[in-house]
Amino acid sequence: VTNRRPRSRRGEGERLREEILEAAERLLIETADAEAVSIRAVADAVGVSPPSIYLHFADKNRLLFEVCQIQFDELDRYIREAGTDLDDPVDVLRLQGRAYLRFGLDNPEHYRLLFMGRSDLPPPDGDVEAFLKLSCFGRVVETTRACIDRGRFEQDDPFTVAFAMWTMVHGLTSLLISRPTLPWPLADPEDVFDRFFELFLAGLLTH
Amino acid sequence: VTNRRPRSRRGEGERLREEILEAAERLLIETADAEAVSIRAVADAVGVSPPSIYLHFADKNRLLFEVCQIQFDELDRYIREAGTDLDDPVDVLRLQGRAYLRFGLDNPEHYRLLFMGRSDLPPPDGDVEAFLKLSCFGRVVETTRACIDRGRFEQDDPFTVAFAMWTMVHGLTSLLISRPTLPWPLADPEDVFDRFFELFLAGLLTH
DNA sequence: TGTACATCAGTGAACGCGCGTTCACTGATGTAC
DNA sequence: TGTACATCAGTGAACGCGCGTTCACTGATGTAC
Repeated sequence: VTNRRPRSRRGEGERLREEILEAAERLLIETADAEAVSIRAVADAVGVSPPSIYLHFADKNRLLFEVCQIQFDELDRYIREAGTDLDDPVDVLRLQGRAYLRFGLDNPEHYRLLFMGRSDLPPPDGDVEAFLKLSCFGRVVETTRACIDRGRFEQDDPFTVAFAMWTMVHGLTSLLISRPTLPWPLADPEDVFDRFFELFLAGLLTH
Repeated sequence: VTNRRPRSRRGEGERLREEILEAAERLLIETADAEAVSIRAVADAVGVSPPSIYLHFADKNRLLFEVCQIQFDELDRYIREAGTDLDDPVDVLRLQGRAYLRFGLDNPEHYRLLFMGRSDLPPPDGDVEAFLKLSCFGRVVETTRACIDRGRFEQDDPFTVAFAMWTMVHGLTSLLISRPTLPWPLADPEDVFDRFFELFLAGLLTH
């Protein structure tokens, strides 16, 4: 039991809710271990008793779910701000991919929670879909569509191409998180991404 | 406590070791949950008391590590048997990729343990590297080298190309395991792989 | 202005659970003499 | 052939731990009269 948190004033009970969410995120970052984010650990980090959590969240899953929502927003921010000043949509796509990778490496445990955990834990499948369709993944699809519309890509289905891109970047990100010491062909993860992205763009076959 | 296992005859103490490993693998498959593989659950599945595990394994990590070794062998078998009857190394590469994906979907929790878990749990990083270099990944590198040698690929570094391939297939496999209900562009995972593989071969840019 | 009271923002103690691991032991079985 | 004994293949009970969750409660604070 660390520092005791002073009780909120009347009418400000919702402040604890925010503090709980912040503490849960902080714990994920500091401990780098999703297992360490327990009701009791969060309560302790906030300076409050475990039952207090239940004043604001129905159960542990619900708490983790809301942490996920915040992290999806954060991921979206990374991608939204990538390549806004560039003209060529192919360059934008590259920077969006890099931004995705950077988000994962900056927040490995959050990334685990969002995309590598068991599907019966948060986030529920439906929400991953919704988030992907409506925000960050939607942006990648739009960038891909721009690549096609401007005649830079020889394909006709932006959704499938964007999905393939995502699969590749997710593979890279998740492997770097799970097995950081693999003998990667280049030392800097972003350089590895660039190299793979070039391969993906140019293809392998002789022309 | 389920069925009591009869005590081994003298000199046959090593049989329990095998039964423990088999039970641990079976538990991973049946429960589809690596968390469910506890010393006590394994002991119960074998029909033996928990301390008996320690007659054959130093601790829980050591047990899981040996399960990993067996699974790496199994993965290698999937890949070794893929495309042995085909001439074109590009086709072999495709079948090796499919085999990798099939292994993951056939054994999702084993796959999690091998490639998606925390790196301070088994398998230790060094072992993933060793296994990848010496067995299954080595085969993919060799196939890629054959593609280059026969003039099918325009690249010159089989290691990097194989790594990129692996990254893509791992991305697909791990996403299918973690988020099976995503709106994949095709219903059959192997069809998705084929589609992405074609994209990867042909590239995206206009020529 | 004073006071009874409802409400708000929590708390303390306990529930039952499963976990990894340790320790002293037991009882059957093969072997040496 | 008989028997003492070492060894083998385990067992039973317990350790301390952290977990999610529930329940009855408390004490400060604002408000109605």
